[in-house]
Amino acid sequence: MDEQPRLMHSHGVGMAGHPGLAQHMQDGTAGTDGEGRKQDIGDILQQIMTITDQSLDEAQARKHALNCHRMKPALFNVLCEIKEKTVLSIRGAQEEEPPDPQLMRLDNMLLAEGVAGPEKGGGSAAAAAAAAATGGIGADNSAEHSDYRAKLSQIRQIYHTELEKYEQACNEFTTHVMNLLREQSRTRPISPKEIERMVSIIHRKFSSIQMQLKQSTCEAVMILRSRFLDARRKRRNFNKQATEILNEYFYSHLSNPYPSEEAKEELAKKCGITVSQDVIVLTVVSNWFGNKRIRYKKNISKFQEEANMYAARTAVNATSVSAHGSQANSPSTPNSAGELRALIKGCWVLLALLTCQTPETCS
DNA sequence: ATTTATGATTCGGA
DNA sequence: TCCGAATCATAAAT
Repeated sequence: MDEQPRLMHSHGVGMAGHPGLAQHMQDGTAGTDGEGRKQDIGDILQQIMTITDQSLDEAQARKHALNCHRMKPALFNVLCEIKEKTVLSIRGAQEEEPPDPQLMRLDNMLLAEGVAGPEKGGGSAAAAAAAAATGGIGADNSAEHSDYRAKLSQIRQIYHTELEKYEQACNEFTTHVMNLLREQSRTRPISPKEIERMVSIIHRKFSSIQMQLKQSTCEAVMILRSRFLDARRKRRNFNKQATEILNEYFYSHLSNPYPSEEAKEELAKKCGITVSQDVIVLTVVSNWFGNKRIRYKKNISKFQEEANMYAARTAVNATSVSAHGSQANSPSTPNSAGELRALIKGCWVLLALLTCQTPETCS
């Protein structure tokens, strides 16, 4: 390249002995018209150097002439190559960065919440799960549920609208820049590769804007969720029928009021606890029995009336079902390992005997 | 407004 | 992991 200053001052003559640029372009082919080509290049360079001295019209005409010159593509390629080697190699280092973990986290969350992805997906499931925590009895929470769903779908809609807008803006801008660069590539050494690189830079910028949208959408969902979930402490009493069923089980299993998993499920079904998540259903029943046991034990006399009532009812049911020994399933006579374990564990029978409050011992 | 009832949560222990 | 105990928070009763 150190040939260039001399070339520029050579006024297009006497290029012999200075192959330099010409050799680069011609792959060193030495032919009969080799001298002529060198002459050409000298001319071109001379024209470029003096273009600023000319009038505007003259310069335009000259520009056009140069653009159409047969040597132009070769010159363009060389300049692109040089540029590639210098500027772009530096910038190229910071390319191909791995996918942003934060962006992935946001994407996953949006997908999980049903904001992104298919139309009616995990969103309602998440709402159902949250609704289940509010008490989960029957249709009591349907109002809150639909409220949650409505708000979520609102967020969802905004998110998609904005995302589409961003996408469109990104495409428009990309097209614009590409056109601009293509246009400029007539006068500047801009290779297709460089255009491609520019496009990817634009996409990166826009995706960082998209991330902000995702971020704020996630925040909105979190706020909505927390507000909805905070309502879980809003106690919602079981309806009378459900309480009766639970009490019935409790007092008829007073010696061992620890329903198994299956029993819990059945009780939940009978009580009309209809929630998609079994775990929560079981928790609700377990909570009830936990509370009941401890509160019964704490103040047995207070529950005496209730106990008698349910016991009487159970007795009536039992006799109507089978006329003979309803004593068979009487909890006061533990005849299985499970009941004995329960006896040791909670001393329920002992307590009942001491206070003589359970119907089994009083009858 | 205060009290009671009750479903849920937390925490330590077996 | 389940239970008991204590506690929280709120619905329902007073």
